[in-house]
Amino acid sequence: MSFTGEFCNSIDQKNRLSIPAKFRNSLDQENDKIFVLSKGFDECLFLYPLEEWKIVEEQLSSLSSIRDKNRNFIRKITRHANYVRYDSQGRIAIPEILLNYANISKEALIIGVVKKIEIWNKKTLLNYENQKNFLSDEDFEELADKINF
Amino acid sequence: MSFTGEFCNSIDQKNRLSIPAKFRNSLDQENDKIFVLSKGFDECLFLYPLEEWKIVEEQLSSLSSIRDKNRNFIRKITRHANYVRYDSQGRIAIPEILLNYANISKEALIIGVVKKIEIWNKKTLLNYENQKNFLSDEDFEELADKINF
DNA sequence: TATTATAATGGGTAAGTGTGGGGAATATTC
DNA sequence: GAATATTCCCCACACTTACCCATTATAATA
Repeated sequence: MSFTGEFCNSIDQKNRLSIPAKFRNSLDQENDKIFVLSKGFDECLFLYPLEEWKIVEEQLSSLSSIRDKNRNFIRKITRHANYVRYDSQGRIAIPEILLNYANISKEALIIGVVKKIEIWNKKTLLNYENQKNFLSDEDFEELADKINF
Repeated sequence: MSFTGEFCNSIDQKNRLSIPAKFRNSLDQENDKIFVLSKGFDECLFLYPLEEWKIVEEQLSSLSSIRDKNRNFIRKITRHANYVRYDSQGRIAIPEILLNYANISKEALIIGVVKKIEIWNKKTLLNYENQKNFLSDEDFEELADKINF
């Protein structure tokens, strides 16, 4: 189970978004058509397969709640996590708060990033990429060197 | 499993490209006729055997998503990676975005580079090779020293 | 040269995908 | 309680894609 590629689908009047068939098909049956949708670390949304989310939860629960930092971190991640099951047409409904967070209204860019899926406003991502500190050529080469392309 | 040699095949009206039989035959059965097609580091396309791409994915997923750099790097690589299975005639369909990226329209130069395959516009490659900084004699000798010819 | 096999190309058709919207069931508000 | 909104399931349509059959081109052999 892994996600790659990008798709540009529309949000309809009911705030529904089609999950690309390729992504749905690469979701294992144990997930029971369920994804977990939450705020991303950037100005985007994360969509985890249920099984993958469970791993995140486990890791979170291994952090000690004694520390302020940990409590705040855990809360920040989990409070916006929504279980969503896609309908017979392969669509999920996205809560308005999350659409606003990612500045998505009519169209959404859906990007597979191996273990999970990111949902972006096209322009927002473009702006990110044009920022000065976005991953310089040196950074890119440094990371690329670590990997056998 | 390794790829060598070059072929020049045509792109048809449905954006399909025949994978040379020689390359298809040297693809191990475990790949299930599947390649992964993505943007190359130059103005060309990379075509990985599925098994080879999985290694890349594994390395990518070992990078923590907490770091900005890693997220940007992973996204940059995976968003253009498409799983493509060749049909009973040995053809793959190439998404229009990728054809545009590599400036390919009617004909494509298909080159085996050991672990993967590169797909070029003939003229584009020629221009690369004529550039001043295309691999100087010093560069060549430095690299040649590393290899047992 | 004729014959056969393999490879590359062209195109028709049925199935799959994304999108819009209706309406029943459920929840929410007054 | 009624009135209103929300959620879920279903059907319908346009469009794209994958699959299949046919033809042409290239190479190999007798």
